[in-house]
Amino acid sequence: MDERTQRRYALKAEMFKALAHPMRIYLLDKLKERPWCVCELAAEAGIDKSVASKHLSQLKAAGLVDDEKRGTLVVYRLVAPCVLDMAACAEGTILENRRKKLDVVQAL
Amino acid sequence: MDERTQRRYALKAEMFKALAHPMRIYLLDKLKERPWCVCELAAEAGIDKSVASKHLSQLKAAGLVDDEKRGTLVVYRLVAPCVLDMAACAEGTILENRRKKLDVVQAL
DNA sequence: CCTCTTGTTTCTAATTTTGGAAACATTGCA
DNA sequence: TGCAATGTTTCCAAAATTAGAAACAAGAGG
Repeated sequence: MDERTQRRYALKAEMFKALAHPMRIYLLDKLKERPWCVCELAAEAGIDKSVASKHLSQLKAAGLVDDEKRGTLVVYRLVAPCVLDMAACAEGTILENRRKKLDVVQAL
Repeated sequence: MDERTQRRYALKAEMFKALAHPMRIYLLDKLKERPWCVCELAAEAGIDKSVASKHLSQLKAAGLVDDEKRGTLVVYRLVAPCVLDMAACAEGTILENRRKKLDVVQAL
């Protein structure tokens, strides 16, 4: 595998890594409703603002969200269009496969 | 957030975690072509068979691939329909956002 | 200027993930 | 039965991730 191809796989993995945490998916779900500032999200999620800030920073680095300063607030908003479909697909796939496995077990 | 909702987010995160590694995305890409046995994939990827086995095991646990024994071989095949679209979406989204950022930088 | 609010960064400890080697299990075949 | 090939599991050390506390930065308003 050449270096360029390797970078492409690393790039894709980076995006999935950004989604590989329950809290970050929760935050994306909230940002789907409307833009939120960090303090609001932290309170809503029941986590420390530094933790929320770091999660949001990861999502931003992956290009999934963007932020904008408004006075002392930093407002985050969703920018990636297909992310939520991906999350829905993820859940659907897992549940579907689990059901299939259960069917197999029951058929034995 | 109630416990059930929390489990749903954890479930989604589990799936993304399975995708959050360059090698595993590479393996999925190979399995998109056709079913492969572990030794073939390990040789193709240039990694130890135990490492390949463990990566494939993670993908199977996430319901993304399935395996079948054929003599001494274990053949893995792709089962999740939307995974590859997700990977393509991931790459597209990242590249698009990077381009946007570059445009912003150039516009300054 | 001082203080409060909001966010980010830094530091640390705990947890998780990873790769490689070795041991082990299973199957096919001479 | 003995042996080779294939996969999985186990063990270990290195690397990465995470949460929380504390320090730090930036702006708003008196």
